[in-house]
Amino acid sequence: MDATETRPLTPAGRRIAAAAEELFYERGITGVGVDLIAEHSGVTKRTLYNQFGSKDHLVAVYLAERDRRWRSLVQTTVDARATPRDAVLAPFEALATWSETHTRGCAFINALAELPDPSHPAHRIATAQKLWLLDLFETLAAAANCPAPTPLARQLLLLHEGTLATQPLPLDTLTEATNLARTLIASATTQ
Amino acid sequence: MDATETRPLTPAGRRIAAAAEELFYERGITGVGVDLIAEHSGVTKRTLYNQFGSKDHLVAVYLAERDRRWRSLVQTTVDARATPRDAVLAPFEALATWSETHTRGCAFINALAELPDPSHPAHRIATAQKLWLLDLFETLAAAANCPAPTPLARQLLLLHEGTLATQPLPLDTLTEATNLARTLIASATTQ
DNA sequence: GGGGAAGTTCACCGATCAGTATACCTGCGA
DNA sequence: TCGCAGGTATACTGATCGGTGAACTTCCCC
Repeated sequence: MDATETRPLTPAGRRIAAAAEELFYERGITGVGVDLIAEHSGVTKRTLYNQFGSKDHLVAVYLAERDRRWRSLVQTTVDARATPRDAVLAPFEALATWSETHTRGCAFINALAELPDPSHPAHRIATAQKLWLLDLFETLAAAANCPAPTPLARQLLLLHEGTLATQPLPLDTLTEATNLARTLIASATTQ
Repeated sequence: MDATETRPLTPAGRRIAAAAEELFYERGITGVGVDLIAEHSGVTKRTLYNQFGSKDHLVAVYLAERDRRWRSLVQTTVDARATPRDAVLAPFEALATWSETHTRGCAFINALAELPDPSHPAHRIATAQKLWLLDLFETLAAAANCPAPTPLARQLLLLHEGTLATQPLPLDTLTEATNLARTLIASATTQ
């Protein structure tokens, strides 16, 4: 049913997925053909289709894998914080780490820009990713004794997505966002 | 020198530009071929190339025209505000109007996602558009007697871009962003 | 030693891509 | 009346697109 859970992948399948992840992110999904992915992973196009069936499925796998990695990084960062209040800010610290190696913005926003068809699996994955982060913010805020976690979570998500969207600009928006997030968290969790 | 100022356009040229604007925004730039644009504007492909020379140039015209319209709407909204402090919030009200008819996110962010080549004219136009808004926020903040207009402007830009980026989500992020923006403006322009 | 899964090789499909060539038509202003 | 700009019609290029068919090898496990 779910097109993204038919693993485990074969060795060739893993190389294909790795090449697809880099190429799709760096050059855009519609800008990268299956022939290029096959070539970059040292594999025949036939093997690619034996493993993934279609380009759309490969795109779904690319986004799902990226989602998995991002959530893992965030969760690790959250778990490393000493106090609940520090934990609310953790996703912004994770974003700092993430942005060092991912400078082409948010892969999910980019995917939605390229694939207008709402029935494409990319839409479901991208929406789920954002809502997961929103929910995490809310949970963390509640754990930090914030009396109104919902609006705070939405504000933090806005800052988070705004940071990613302004990445191409010659401004250090991440620092600005983190500072403002800290202030918002502090004033929303008065105790 | 500038590929976007060789107007005025002929009647056919205007129809082409109008069709390109709608199709590029709704279906993505790489997802729309020149044949489709020619067909939608009731024009021959030859005429399209006589008027615009290349698809890349047509893309640049599309973005430049969109930029022009957005700035015009924002400026009109700003001018209609009674007090300088209200004026700082005006771009968010303009965004509310704009979003009624443009539901596929920010055309400039989308264009950057689809066109990874930094030398493509789209990058210059998109960057200029964001920096223009940042500068406008700063100018408006200064006019509202904000002692530190630069950080406030960056915060407002973050909220603005975050709103656009979260547009596909089933949340009313615009209201949240506007409320927070109002609070930030109020507390940054104490007098 | 037999069988099946993984992968290769290579040729092929129809469609679409951006862009061009050539010849023709039409209306308007000098 | 001439010329020219704007536009049409149609056909074409070479490249690339996503995807398939069929036969072959290689290796591991029963």
